[in-house]
Order: sequence, then C-alpha cells, then structure tokens
Amino acid sequence: MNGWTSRLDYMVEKLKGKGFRITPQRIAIVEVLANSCDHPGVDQIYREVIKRFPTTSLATVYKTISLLKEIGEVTEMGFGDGSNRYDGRNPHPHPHIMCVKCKSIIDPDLSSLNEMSKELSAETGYKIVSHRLDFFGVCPDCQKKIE
Amino acid sequence: MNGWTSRLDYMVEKLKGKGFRITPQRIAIVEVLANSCDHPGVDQIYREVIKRFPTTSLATVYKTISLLKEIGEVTEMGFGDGSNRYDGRNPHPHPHIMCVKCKSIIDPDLSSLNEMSKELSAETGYKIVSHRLDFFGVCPDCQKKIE
DNA sequence: CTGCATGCAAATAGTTTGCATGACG
DNA sequence: CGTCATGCAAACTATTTGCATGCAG
Repeated sequence: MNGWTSRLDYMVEKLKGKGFRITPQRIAIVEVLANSCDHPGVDQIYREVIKRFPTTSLATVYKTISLLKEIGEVTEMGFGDGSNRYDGRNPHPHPHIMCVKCKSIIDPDLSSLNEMSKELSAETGYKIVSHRLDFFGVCPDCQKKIE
Repeated sequence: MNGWTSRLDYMVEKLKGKGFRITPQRIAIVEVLANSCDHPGVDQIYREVIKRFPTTSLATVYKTISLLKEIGEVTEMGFGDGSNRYDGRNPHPHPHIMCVKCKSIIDPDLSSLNEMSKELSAETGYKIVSHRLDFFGVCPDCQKKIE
C-alpha cells in the first residue's frame, strides 16, 4: 500500500511464497479482488475475470477465493441470504456500511473498535480473534430517489 | 419481559393481532425461539419442535421463522457459511460473541453502539436502520480443552 | 364454511467436489 | 516431466415453492 509494491503484487508474491502456482486465472482473480473498491460478490468477480480469460470456470473462482481466504488475504462477508461479498483490499476486520436498497458497500472510518475487543475480552473471558461490524442503511443517493 | 406477560405470549399475541392464525406448530416454534438462550439454528429448532409435534415439517419451521422475521420479532444472524442462527428473545440489534470452536453464542454487555450509529450517520450521510456486531473468539471452556 | 396453514416433494441457488486433461515450475 | 490447477458436470446443502389436504377462526 506504500507505493513501491502494489496490493496485487503483494498477494501474488504471497501465493508464490506459499508454494502455490501462479496461473493467469489466479492473477486475473487476484487482480479483481485487489482493485475492486465495491466489495464484489463471486458473480461479479467471475464476470470481470472472463472478460480477459473467457474459459475461466466458476469453480476456479471459488477455489481461488477459498485459497486467498485461507492465507488471510481476503475477507468473506456473509449476509445469510446466500450473498457473499469479498474484501481483498483490506483483509483485516473493519466496519462496513451496506445500503439496503442498492447493496453498495463502503468502508467508514470508525475507531474505538480495538478498545471494544479488549473490554469484551476482559469482561467475558473469551479470547477474541476476530469480529465483524456491519451497518445497514440507506445511502445518500438512494435517499434522493423517490420510493 | 416484566413478568405479567411472557415473551412467548407477547409473540403469539402479536401474530394474532396481525391476523395470522395460531396453530400448535406455530406455538411450538415460537416457544422454542422465545425460550432458547443459545441462539438456535433451524435444525435445532426443528428437532425441538418435533419432540412435541412429530408431524411438523421443516418447511413450516422455515415459514414461521420467516413470518416472525417479517413482523420484527426474530433476528437472523447469517454466517455466510450457510449456517443461520436466530435470536427470538431480543430481536433488536445487539452484539454477539461466538466461540469458533463450540459455536456457542452469548450476548455480552456493550454500550456505546447507538452513539456509533449516530456518529456514522453524521459522517457518511447514510440513514442507518440496523447493524450487526459479532465477535469471534474462543470461549473460556474451550480454552481449557487441550487442542 | 372459507381461507389460510400445513406437509410433502420438487425446485432453486450458491457452493463444493471428483476426475480427466492441461500447464506451471 | 511430475505435480498441481483447471474446467466440466454432478453432488451437496440450506432454503423456497407449488399444490392438495386439513384445521383455525
């Protein structure tokens, strides 16, 4: 993120370093994940990837995402209703806001989360390893549109 | 919750008030949801219900849960991996902690969430309608068990 | 009685898996 | 060259839906 190496490169190098092979399909998938700011779903990633590698299969997309999840470079955001979205830019837990109308997702700034974890840990005795904080609302654009 | 009427009664009355029919299956399902502190999944609710109404179908469980979600008396907690858990005791958004080993879920005390929503609203222009805050960790019991 | 609720089975959607073929290292 | 990745199709799982029958109001 500091300029002399891109997130794309970082993820590719990490895969390489773990002994995984670098294939054009994987590069394409990682590239979409590294460059998408809109927290894409599998379908969206798939559609982007086949623009450049039309033979790529959905299974490969799933397998690659799964691989990236395992090495901790992609976060899956499950929304119960069978719609997973992915964050490949910042895989560490952080808050999201999803618009309930247009389904867009953004990353708001919000501190005081780590403190919360610690407070919680002390209070409950749990060893906190992760968290998720999602807000649901109506984005400014959708508020303007007449129902 | 204040003694002179139970959560079960409240939910049944609300269903009745909205014009829905009160069937023994619905009572049984609502009862499980109203009395379970462990945030049960559909399978668990189903298994409890057929103890008393062996003919109850899974479809009815799903339909009733869906109904209760619509009238705002049950919260669905989706965990992406196709494992929904439900909270029928306190349907308003509140934090959870799930143990990543035994999958138990408890409700910790944690204030300062509403402030967060307001701060967020002011910052992003979103009209926040809901949120979810889930922590993942290892519960005290599971920490004792040797891996 | 009348219509909504039930229960069964089939349909659906998202995701995973097995296996033969192909290509990275 | 050997092994791992790919792509296809079939398998899976959780959930939804259609429809005939049953029961609540």
